[in-house]
Amino acid sequence: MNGIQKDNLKGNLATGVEVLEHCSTFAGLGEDQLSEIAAVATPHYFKKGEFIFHQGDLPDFFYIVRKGMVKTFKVSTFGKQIIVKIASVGDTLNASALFGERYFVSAQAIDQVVVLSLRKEQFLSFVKQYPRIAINIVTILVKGLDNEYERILDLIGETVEQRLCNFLFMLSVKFGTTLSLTREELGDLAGTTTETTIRVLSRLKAANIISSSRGKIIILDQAKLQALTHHHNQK
Amino acid sequence: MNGIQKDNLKGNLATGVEVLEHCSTFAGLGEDQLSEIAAVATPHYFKKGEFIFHQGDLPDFFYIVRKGMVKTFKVSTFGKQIIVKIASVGDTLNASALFGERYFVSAQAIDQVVVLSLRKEQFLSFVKQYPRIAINIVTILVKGLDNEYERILDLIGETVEQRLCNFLFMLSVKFGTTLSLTREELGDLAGTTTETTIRVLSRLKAANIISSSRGKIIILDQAKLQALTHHHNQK
DNA sequence: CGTCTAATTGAGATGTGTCAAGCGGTGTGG
DNA sequence: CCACACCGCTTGACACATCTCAATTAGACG
Repeated sequence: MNGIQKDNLKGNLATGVEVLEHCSTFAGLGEDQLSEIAAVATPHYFKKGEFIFHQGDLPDFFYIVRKGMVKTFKVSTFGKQIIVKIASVGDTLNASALFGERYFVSAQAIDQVVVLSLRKEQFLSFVKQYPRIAINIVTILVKGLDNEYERILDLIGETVEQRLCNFLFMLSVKFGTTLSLTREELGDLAGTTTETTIRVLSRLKAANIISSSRGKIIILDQAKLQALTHHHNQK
Repeated sequence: MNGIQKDNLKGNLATGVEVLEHCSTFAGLGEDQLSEIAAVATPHYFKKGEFIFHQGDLPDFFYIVRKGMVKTFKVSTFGKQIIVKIASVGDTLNASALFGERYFVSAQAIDQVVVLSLRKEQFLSFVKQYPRIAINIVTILVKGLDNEYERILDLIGETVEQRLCNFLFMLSVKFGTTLSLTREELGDLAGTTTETTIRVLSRLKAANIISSSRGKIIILDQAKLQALTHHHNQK
């Protein structure tokens, strides 16, 4: 409790260099350059469920997650939605958006969240000053693109169960074996409905691979989960 | 006949400035900068079906389509494939790949194709020299990413018929009403099977919206096609 | 303690994929 | 120049994974 509150003090966040260090956007920059950036980064606080920005808004800020989890997602005109990314400490929410017209995703806090923000102009001036940042962003974008193609291939070639297992495993690698996600969110990641997600999770639970409670999924047997991952539908 | 052959002469291609002008990668560059680039761009010729590069290869060149159509596609480990893009004059095949480790798509000539190529190092030195190119690339990547998210939303939310109509309309806007595509290629674009594609096309043919022959689809009634496009499945 | 949201389970409908078979045009090699 | 082989196209029958709709239960939070 105490630790968390202390961690939230502005005094602590101002020295955000250690966050920026692990942020791929700023990879390759020196200590002094990072602290130059950290010096002008201001923290913003969000409660669970609050939006950091909305799809369609004009981009004003550049954001990095300082604490907590943020989901970025996109909704279609007829209600369906996909989660684009689950971001945690050091991830940027919208490096790319600053080069586009509008945000094409929304960002929402999954739990208590602190983000560091830079005004758009300020961020862009850093980019101009340190071209390395531009290169990093391109690299991130390229990886992201490839990622989405993989996702499309999964979407057309793998079963829902496969996809869910893939995402569960991937998430457990990134976030550990306790995942704070609702069934709906997991479904939105894998591109399926809440009901189908639940049915698959029930099967995994029956096989003692996971356990779960409200808003929480716990991976009990990561090895078995990995065995279910990827490419088992080749006949 | 004669015109085409004349067009293929090297003498003509060397002055590729008018191609580069319409290439978004080089948007905003001056006439002299373009001709500086054009001067070192060398043409390569490909017959229908030939590969320009393969998924997984190390990127050596930067390519721009000078003539003809090229499809870039990605195949999954279990045989499914998606067409990422149908590129035509002025489109780049792999601006992004030069910042990644490997090509993550393959590029194959759909008909007689001429591409302009720059050695990787040469292209990167231009990028360094003219940062505008880097910005253009980021912009292209961002649009591409957003595009893929839209595609995913379509994939999970729209019917195959919807998706095929969307793609047909989109293609007719870009390439005109005569499309040189096989059913298989169209299916790979929309993320469905050849058979299902054929069934949908048969329906469109019965409604006098399209006509078709081997390797060719002709849009007869673009207005009616547009009416079928997007968002008609809201109940 | 009541309300609201998440999770769960069931039953039913159906869009699409899969497999299989046949047709027709095109180009190539003898 | 003809014939054969190949490739793209087409159609049918069938299976089934997944979505949809609906009703119920359980947990959290004020």
